[in-house]
Amino acid sequence: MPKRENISMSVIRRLPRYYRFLKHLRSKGVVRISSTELSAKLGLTASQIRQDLNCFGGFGQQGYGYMVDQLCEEIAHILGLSNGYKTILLGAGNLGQAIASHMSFEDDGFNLIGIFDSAPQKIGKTVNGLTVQDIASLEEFCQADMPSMAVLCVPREASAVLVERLYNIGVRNFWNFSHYDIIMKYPDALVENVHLSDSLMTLCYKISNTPDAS
Amino acid sequence: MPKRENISMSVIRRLPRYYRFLKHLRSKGVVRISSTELSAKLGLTASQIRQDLNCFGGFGQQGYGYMVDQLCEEIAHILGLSNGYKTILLGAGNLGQAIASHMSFEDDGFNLIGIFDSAPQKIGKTVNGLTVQDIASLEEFCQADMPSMAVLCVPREASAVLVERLYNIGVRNFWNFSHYDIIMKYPDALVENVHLSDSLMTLCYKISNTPDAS
DNA sequence: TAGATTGTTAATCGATTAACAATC
DNA sequence: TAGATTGTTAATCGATTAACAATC
Repeated sequence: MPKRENISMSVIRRLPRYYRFLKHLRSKGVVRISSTELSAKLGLTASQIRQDLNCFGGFGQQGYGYMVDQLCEEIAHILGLSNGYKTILLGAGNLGQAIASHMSFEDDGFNLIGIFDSAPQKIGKTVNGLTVQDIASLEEFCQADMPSMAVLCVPREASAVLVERLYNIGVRNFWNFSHYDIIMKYPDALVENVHLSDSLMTLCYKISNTPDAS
Repeated sequence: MPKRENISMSVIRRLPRYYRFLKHLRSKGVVRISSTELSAKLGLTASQIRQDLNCFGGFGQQGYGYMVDQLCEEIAHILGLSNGYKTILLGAGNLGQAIASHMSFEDDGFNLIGIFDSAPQKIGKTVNGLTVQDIASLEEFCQADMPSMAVLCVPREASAVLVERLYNIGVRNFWNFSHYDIIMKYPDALVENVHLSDSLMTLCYKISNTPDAS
């Protein structure tokens, strides 16, 4: 790979947004777009978009702009969206089921191969084409078909135990919906946290601290 | 309220994390904590924590630290968590149901009073104690019991239409799980976006671009 | 070629960290 | 009082924006 060193997370977190919007443009048949047009549609500065893209290479053409389809593919490649990392999901509750179906639609670089739960009434149930397995068979399953990522849709306490088991098996990558702090325990893990209640509290702050809000 | 002007979102987004951790400490019976201890447990600098808190007032005591319970209450107050904003949820699919049950547990400043969907097989179903209503009765419901926040758990296209209806009714605050860009259309709305696929793609990047990752 | 728009460097802005005086 | 830790100012660091030369 060419440049790509010390890219900041601020930049990385904008890439999926670019990608989604470019896919949208492509689906509408748009072939070409300039950084200025993009910036207007996304509410960013043209400068920032060019700066961001140039962390990874010169994908545009002076005097012309960017080819929508090409840029789309470039970003997909940067993000690694065709890697299809084997993934298991822990916790087949409401949220787990929602995430499982979400991961089946989207082409986000992961391939869900197993769902686990500890509740007898959940085990055996089919969720998006996968049979929910007993968490007791986690190690056995992973020996046969080693997943590289685990989605945590279980409560905090369950996460602590599960992450330890998963770490021992060799799983290092986590999409974490629980409030368990994986990084503090395993600094070498790669974790993406989704704290829905944090997001909700942030919204609460915005509403509570905006003059005209009801 | 005392200071509180131009507080950056960087600061605000850390508050829920502080709050969660302080609640956790309190539940374990911890009475007092210093910024240094907190920083170690959260993986931040003590300086940043003190700086953050002092945006809102001096909640600590020199030579002593912070009272866990008091600080907890202060942050809850800053976030407005006791406001119980009346909330409706649009879209009773997997995700909508997960979020509905999530909002019932947590005391995050909102009070879910209605769930709506357009699919006949969903209407009439009970989700977390609320009966799923026909989206056709949205305006009628809101006239009687005006909600201040709406949770969007519907696809992008449905969101475009729904947000317009909600905006016309007077709803200005949105917790948005769809990919519809509310702010671009209604700049005066207060929106908190949760883009699960963006989060997943970010994780994909981290895994794909870390030397030893599998 | 002339016009447009990129790629890239320099300037600005904001956020984080360090330092220390205030004070419990 | 002495020790500890805050509140707050100053220094540093990083991210965003502006500007413009390169070039299609």
